[in-house]
Amino acid sequence: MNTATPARTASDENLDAVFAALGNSTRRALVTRLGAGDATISELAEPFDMTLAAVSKHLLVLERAGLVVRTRRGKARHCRLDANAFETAEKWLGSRREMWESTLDSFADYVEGHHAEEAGDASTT
Amino acid sequence: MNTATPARTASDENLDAVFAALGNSTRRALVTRLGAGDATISELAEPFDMTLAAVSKHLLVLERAGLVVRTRRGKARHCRLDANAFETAEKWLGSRREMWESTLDSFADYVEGHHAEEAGDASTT
DNA sequence: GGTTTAGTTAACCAGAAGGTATAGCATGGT
DNA sequence: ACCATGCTATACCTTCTGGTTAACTAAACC
Repeated sequence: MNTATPARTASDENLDAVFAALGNSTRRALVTRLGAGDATISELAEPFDMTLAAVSKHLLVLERAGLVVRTRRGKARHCRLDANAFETAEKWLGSRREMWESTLDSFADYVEGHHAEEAGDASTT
Repeated sequence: MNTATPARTASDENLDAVFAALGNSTRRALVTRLGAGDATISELAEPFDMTLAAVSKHLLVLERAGLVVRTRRGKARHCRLDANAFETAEKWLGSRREMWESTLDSFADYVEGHHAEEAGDASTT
């Protein structure tokens, strides 16, 4: 009966990457740091108690999630934040919240007993 | 000199849990489903091509992240979304974006040399 | 040309994540 | 009392993560 499994879309995979990337405090710290301005890998690695290679891998994860762009600049490598991926995540969260709130609203309407003439009762959305 | 590693706070751990929980499309689908209204584990598991135990574990992850509340209701178990954890995530994203945009603005100010009274500039499309 | 600097790549490791199957434990229905 | 229902727990397997070290590449500098 259930060979369903809602079909992973491309945007699903992107959300996977974005949220998973942010699900690590080292990477969030890197993002925070980059929010204050671009930096090289060494600069980014400096405050952390781990090897440069480890930080480099974290940056790779962020890059694959579309959160960070790395560009070559001489022998150094320049890292910059990319806002698009953040928007993807924020949009997802926002739309869930909207959905959730509208459900709560329609429930409140139902409980209170008046007819919610705007938009019907949305319970089948 | 870097025994630093910015000190993981409690809210760090919570963000870890929240973002990591959302970094999985099955769990996001569960969240989406719950956004439309409360449900039991079986109801939630039905559209997925995996065992009930697997879905139960996913719900445990969501619960530990504070995204979902499970309460016993007879022999069934009632699942409901909890908005607080979402707010945590949204706030984090929002504050990063603010920080980032203000950095961009000051950079733009620096580059343009005049005070950018419109703030238009469209680079953040 | 040789060496330092900046970073990546590869091999490896321990532990966590995501799944399975199966057994167990309440609760509800008859 | 019994059995079905609706989960949870345990054991197990495989793959992914997060980290290490060590070797490598590429640009900069003397």
